[in-house]
Amino acid sequence: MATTATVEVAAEPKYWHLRTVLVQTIESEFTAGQSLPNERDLAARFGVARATLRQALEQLELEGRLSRRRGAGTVVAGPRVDIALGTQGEGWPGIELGDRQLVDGTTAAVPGRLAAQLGVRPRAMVHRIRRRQLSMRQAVGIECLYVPRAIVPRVPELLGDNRRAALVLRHLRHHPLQGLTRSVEVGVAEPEEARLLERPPGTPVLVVTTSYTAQGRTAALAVATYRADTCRLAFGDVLGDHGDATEGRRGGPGAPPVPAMAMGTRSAS
Amino acid sequence: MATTATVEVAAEPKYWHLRTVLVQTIESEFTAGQSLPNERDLAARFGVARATLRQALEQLELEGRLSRRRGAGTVVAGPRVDIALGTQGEGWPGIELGDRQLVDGTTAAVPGRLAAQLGVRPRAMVHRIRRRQLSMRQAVGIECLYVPRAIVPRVPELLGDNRRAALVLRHLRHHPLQGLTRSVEVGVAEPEEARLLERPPGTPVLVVTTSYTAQGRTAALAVATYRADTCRLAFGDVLGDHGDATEGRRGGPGAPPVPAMAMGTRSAS
DNA sequence: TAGTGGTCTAGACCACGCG
DNA sequence: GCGTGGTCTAGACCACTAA
Repeated sequence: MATTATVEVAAEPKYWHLRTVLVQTIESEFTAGQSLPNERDLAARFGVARATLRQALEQLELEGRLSRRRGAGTVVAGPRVDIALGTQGEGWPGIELGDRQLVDGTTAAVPGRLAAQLGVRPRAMVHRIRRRQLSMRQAVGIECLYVPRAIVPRVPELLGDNRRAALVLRHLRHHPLQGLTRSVEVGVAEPEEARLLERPPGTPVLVVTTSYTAQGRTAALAVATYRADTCRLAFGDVLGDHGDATEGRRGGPGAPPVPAMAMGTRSAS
Repeated sequence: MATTATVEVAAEPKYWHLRTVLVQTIESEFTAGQSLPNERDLAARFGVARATLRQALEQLELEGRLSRRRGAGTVVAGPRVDIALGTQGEGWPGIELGDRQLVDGTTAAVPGRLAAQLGVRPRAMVHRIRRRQLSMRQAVGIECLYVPRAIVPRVPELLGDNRRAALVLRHLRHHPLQGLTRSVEVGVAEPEEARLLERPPGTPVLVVTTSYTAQGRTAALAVATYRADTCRLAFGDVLGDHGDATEGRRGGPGAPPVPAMAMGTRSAS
């Protein structure tokens, strides 16, 4: 009743318009790390239902512009974390690399869905090593390496996760790596993953599947899931037709060079 | 009051449980292309509000298991479309490749946000060539190539999109490609993109940014957005330490690995 | 025109974090 | 304990597709 006068070409959904306004506001009046007002206040301020406001916030979060935490609040996010994906297997042979941290190492039946990709029978035994990718004390990804027992036969049952993982990787190193195939797609985090990533179940993630080939067969399969809101996958220099290897960039394993921009994208100054 | 003696660790949200049930149902009783009951019926059947059901459906769609269209209905999706990303620039020098279709070719001021990445001044002029990636008559991605006029000076103003694009690409071919840098992240489709992809605004997309280097400077920048629900990015064989080059791309790339499964994804049978 | 998914509302309660 | 975001409900209307 209030507004019968305006014609409202509308066409654009309310949540999208809201998103646009919020983007402008964030970029002009906020800096990374700053807190936004709470959802109820924001909804009231813009004259929309909370659900509609949340639809806009969800998109901003998926874009990596906001970070929301239950109980805490909504803060403006910094630039995305670069996850360096190279051609050497991200140091798989060699756990504790850079900001990565071992989660566990087990041996169990292959998770059905991966049997074909690993080139093993449906219920074959495989070693599984999981590690966590950290950034600013925050888990941003879970990396999971599967190795068929046909490749690395067995490791003592009683060893701790750390020793088991190290052992499997050491054995794996004896297989000369021929090459790898890789795919990237979007998925949703299952409850356990979500817990490790400190996000609600169903959180969108980037799923990177890498298949390592040695001696003509699949020696290992890595399935890594990264928080879609906070991560960007960065691929190293790839050569063109016949260029010379300039190499260089993004080589350092410990701390990926993060190309200068540091805090360029957002942040006032 | 310890009234609950049971472990009760989970407290899984309803939408997630719903998702799980739906996944099982879909995998056991449906095949690609089949229609699901409408949302109101499904919600009633599972005894939840429609909004809750929709939350589950949204996730299934993001995973690529369902495909929803306004006015039509919800159908079980076939396997994801493999988007082959190689080291040759996806045939950029050479438009109409595979299932790709030219959208338009223009010359205008650089979109601000890309100036730095292109290595040009804020309002410098750049050529822009857009093409559409199709699959089963359906647009699944929009690929956009930016070329600074410092690299390809000018093309006649009056030419049609097709001629302009061809001209820019032919000029570009004279610059020997040294290498490329690439990143992948998640974003949301802006209204125009969304329209081209036949999706509502804000649809999640995979954003692939590729920077082409020639003679020590950025010769071109490609920004491609693919529907996150229907696409998987497939990277060609990448060599490890010292493997032999099996290569093979260019051969029969029209149909990447696509493991035999699923007859015609959709369309009656 | 009938039926579908897409948007939006105005509530309610819950689970978590922090002081 | 209080404030936050997360979940859920039961409606309503709109925009689109297809018969």
